[in-house]
Amino acid sequence: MDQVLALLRAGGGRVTSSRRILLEVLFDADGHLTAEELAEAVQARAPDIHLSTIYRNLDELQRLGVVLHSHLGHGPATYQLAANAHAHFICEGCGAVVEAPVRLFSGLARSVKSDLGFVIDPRHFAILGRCSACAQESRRHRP
Amino acid sequence: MDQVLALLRAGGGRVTSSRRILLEVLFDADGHLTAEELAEAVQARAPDIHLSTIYRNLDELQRLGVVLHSHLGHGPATYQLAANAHAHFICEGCGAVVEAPVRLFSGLARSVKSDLGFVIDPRHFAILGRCSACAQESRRHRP
DNA sequence: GTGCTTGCAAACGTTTTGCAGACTC
DNA sequence: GAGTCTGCAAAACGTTTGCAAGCAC
Repeated sequence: MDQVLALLRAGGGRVTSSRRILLEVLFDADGHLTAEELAEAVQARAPDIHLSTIYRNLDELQRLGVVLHSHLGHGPATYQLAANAHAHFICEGCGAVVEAPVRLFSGLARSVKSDLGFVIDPRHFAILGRCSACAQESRRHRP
Repeated sequence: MDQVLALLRAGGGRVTSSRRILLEVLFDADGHLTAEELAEAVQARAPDIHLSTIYRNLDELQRLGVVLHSHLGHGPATYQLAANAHAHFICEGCGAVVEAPVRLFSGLARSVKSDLGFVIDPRHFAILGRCSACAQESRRHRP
């Protein structure tokens, strides 16, 4: 947290209360928060902080590599600390978000690298599919 | 193509010229077309067909399982015939779209299934990363 | 004091929707 | 003729931006 503030200052940025509070919220949260949810949490402590400020601060924190966002399914993006980053699977049946360690992707990463020369970043977009409950469900309907 | 029209009728739907033309465009295209691009191609043959009609028809064709859409990076969704579906990798450096056979995901699919019980569909969201050119580029900057 | 940050309102790009008329079957 | 489909305009949604005032340094 203090490291992040120092990083901000090092880049010519200022430490403002909106940034401090946003970082506190991010450190407390478990990831998967949308900009709107973050704004709500921040506004619980400082009601005048505007949603657009949240977006601008999230952008800045992403530029610094502190935060990253992922697209889980179709809705708004969710933001999380880069240090806590993981991959996401979203169930198209029930909308459940399943977290997965990036390690699961190492095999894919290797073959994509050798076949296509492409270096993947599995954290940015979720992979869709069906969770175990919904997969069984659809197997029952269409066996 | 005729199968699709029959499928439409079987579900109580009507075969209209906008649907016929949209399907022709989809069968001619190589995938990766946004709704706007599809509208443009359709309007080359029938200028009065509205973008919202394209969206509605694409929805219908998705409900029938004929078409699916993928989210490639941050821009608009792209649509393609389900039969031609493949996975996508998007370069965050230059925006290149790299197609990949779904087969590349079979290892990941297996371990995700056994670890998390989750059945993946890798066609719906693209995986971001860096293409070989851009990966080398950033290695040169920060080796 | 310099110049980065903020609130606000207004715009943006993509997609969805309500409605009255037009069409397929 | 019944009921689906269409064009249009307007709204919805998440996100970005221009501006003048406010704040950190």
